[in-house]
Amino acid sequence: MPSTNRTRARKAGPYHHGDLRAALIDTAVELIGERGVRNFSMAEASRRLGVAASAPYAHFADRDALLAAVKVRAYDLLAAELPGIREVPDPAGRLAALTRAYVRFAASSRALFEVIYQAGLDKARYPEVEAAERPVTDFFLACVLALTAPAGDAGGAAPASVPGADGPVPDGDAAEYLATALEATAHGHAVLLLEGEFGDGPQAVSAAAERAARATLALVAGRHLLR
Amino acid sequence: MPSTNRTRARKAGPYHHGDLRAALIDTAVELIGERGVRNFSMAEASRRLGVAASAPYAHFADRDALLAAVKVRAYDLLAAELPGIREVPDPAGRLAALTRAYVRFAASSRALFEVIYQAGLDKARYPEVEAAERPVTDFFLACVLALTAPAGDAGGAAPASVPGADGPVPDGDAAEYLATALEATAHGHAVLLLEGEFGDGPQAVSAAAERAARATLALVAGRHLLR
DNA sequence: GTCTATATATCGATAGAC
DNA sequence: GTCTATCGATATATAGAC
Repeated sequence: MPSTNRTRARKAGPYHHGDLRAALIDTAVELIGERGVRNFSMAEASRRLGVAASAPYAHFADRDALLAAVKVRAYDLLAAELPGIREVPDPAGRLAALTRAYVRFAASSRALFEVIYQAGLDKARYPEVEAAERPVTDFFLACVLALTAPAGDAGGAAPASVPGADGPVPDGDAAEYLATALEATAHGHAVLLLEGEFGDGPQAVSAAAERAARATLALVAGRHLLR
Repeated sequence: MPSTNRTRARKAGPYHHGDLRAALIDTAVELIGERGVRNFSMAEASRRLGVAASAPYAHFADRDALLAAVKVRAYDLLAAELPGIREVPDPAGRLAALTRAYVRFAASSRALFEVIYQAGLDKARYPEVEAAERPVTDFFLACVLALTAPAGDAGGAAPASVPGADGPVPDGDAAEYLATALEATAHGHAVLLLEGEFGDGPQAVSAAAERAARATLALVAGRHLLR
């Protein structure tokens, strides 16, 4: 049974892992999935990997630094869904697909989702996290803008509004209102799903994702009511 | 070295608080507001109240029991908003008002909001929490039902007529779809507000509450798109 | 890069005195 | 109802050996 003994059977010396840094991230995801971010500890991760409690500190300055690395992985995984979504022809459909992917991501990678929203990391301290987040938010905002400024002046600098209109820059505000509502709705569905309000199992995930997508379309359709 | 005698100068006996149980709940809310549920500890609450670390255990079996009491207070406070909302004439307006109140509650009682969603209490162990939650959910569901089944029995009080509601009744499904979308949207806006995505200060709270209310109306208007 | 050993904390919870 | 005293567990993080 060499499987229990990871890679050492020959030397009796100190244990050398191939890539402790990567292994720590994996194990962190595991542990967070089992007991939540709040109960995640460096000590337990070390135990599970069979290394000394001090070993992680050779790779991560502290607990938060490890969590930041996990968070980067989370955004990378979510961003991997974008290419497929990009191929949906209309902007509203892309937003619905993005919402669907977001809800499914929350379910399939619960630990990563939890790290994104509950790790409580200091933003200023981990710029790499923000960089990893950017592709997702950029894509999202592009979809919303494509909806709220659909005609020829998509790239237009100054949307010189008609004096009779109700606001100085109606398109920009409209985009922001819609974006906020969509973000809140997608996130809300994901949270409700994780709390079990849709039941359990893959069919609950599908139901939540589908309903979130529908709600997205409903908000897009009624976006004139937002402000 | 008994030099640090706190507030007792008259009696040399053991310190008696007027109502330690209530004081513990207050202090828990305070501490959670400052450092989050996850960092709340019985020990620190005792310290802040100037009582022995063991004193709380005369009133609460353990840490979770205290958190459960806090959670009950949270629902009670939220439920205190209901009478005012009840006076809004139309169901959609009531739902918008409820959403507004929910978002404002999250901001004004951040600690209580956090306990509701992040305490991780065992539901079966604290039935009093579920009892405290009921008035709010009942009112919410009644509003939704008044919308989706507006014909005959709109005026009648519909408290817990069909708690399960997963039956084959078509209107019941429509109500459930709408209820889920509304809940997700309200909660999503509250979370985004607490994360600072609306900025800071009372004007950020108002903006978030107003947008959430608008999104509610948009979803109500487009509820035929849900499923 | 990992180990051993350790300093330092903080916590939950209990027993028994008053 | 509160106190003193205490046990046992667990955590973060550092220093120095190999």
